[in-house]
Amino acid sequence: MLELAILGLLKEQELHGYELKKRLGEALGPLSSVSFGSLYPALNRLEAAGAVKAVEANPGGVGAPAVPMTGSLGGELAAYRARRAATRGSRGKKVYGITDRGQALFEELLAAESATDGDDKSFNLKLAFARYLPSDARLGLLERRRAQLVDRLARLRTAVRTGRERLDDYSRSLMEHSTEATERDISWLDKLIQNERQEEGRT
Amino acid sequence: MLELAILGLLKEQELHGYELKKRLGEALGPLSSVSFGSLYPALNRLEAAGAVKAVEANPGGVGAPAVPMTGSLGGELAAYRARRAATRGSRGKKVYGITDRGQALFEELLAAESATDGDDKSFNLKLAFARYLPSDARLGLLERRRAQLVDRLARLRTAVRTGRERLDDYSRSLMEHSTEATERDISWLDKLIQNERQEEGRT
DNA sequence: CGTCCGATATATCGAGTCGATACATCGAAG
DNA sequence: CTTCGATGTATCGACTCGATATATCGGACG
Repeated sequence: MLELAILGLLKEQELHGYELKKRLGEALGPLSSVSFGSLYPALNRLEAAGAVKAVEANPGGVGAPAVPMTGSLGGELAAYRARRAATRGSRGKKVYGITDRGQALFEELLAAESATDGDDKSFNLKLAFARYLPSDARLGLLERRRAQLVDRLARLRTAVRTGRERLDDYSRSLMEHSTEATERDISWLDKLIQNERQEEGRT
Repeated sequence: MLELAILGLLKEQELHGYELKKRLGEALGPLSSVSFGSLYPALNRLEAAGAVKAVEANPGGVGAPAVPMTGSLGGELAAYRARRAATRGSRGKKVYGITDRGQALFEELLAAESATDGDDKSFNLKLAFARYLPSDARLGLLERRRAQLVDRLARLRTAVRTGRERLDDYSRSLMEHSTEATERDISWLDKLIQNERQEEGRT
């Protein structure tokens, strides 16, 4: 679902890889950081699919600056530099923008009930872009999440009850803490769902 | 760190893959479930490293039962069945036990400060086996975790403060909820650390 | 002035995990 | 007797991760 995150950020602003990584760590919460080993391949996939494309970097001023370096470089290297210069700013930046296909893909990914839902990260990510969803789809997202947490809670309680003797103190404490955390998650979701219904009713 | 989980469970009881997966979902909390696509390769790695080995399945009674199926099968297939039968019970189960090398590997993995710490799953897993750690190592584990959460909390607060206007309602609510959850995690850890120090002082 | 260092920036690699899928056997329900 | 769901082992391709390589930029420091 990294594609969804990238497209969501590029919807708001053109960015290059490095900056994209920083935003992913901030805007989407420090929980979901991404490595370059995922990010760059993902950008290439999206570019190959025509969902994003490299835009002119370093657009204003400075025009065609500073190729000198050390006067002469080998022909090979110079040609390589020239090729890079076409879509890159002075610093070697590759700035990406979202295309119409990318917009469509974003909608699709956001609305889809992927197999990787149920994953905490996935839900948090989708919630961060929930403003792009129609109200009913948003409610569906919240309620699917709630159902997952209720299920998790049931399994946690079962595990605590079943293993009340076999579990050591550390595991038991962890389970109890997880149970409370899950209960709070559900309460929080209930609040969101309630808000959502009120908004809906008001329309 | 799946290896650690497997070895930890096999320490207590000999198990086969399918059962192992179920235990991982129960004993270690429903948060950390594992797929077969990870489990079986991991078992093969451990077996290749001599950390676990397949033990005699279906040990008592029934001796050499029920090969018939449908009277005759092709020589190829029969030979395959015979090979399997050596380390497998009637149902094709492959039961694994931990070796001395496995015990050593377990200690090593549990004590190591892996790069994949900081990951929530990793900590939960190690905590589940914390009873095998000496008291000081246990304290170190808890305090490293606490430091990570404090750091996460700081970044969460920064993100909320920085993006107070740019963040939409859903993201903001998620951040605030995450902040509270992290605060509770830290309080919980403080309780564990306090208990740990009391135990230590009592010895 | 140079030169060294840390932040910026892109990229690839191997290892590990995942969900999907295939295949086979067993027990029970119909 | 047959079908069906649970048990059970296994592999595949896609994806992510941490580590690492490479290069440029801006500023600190002598």
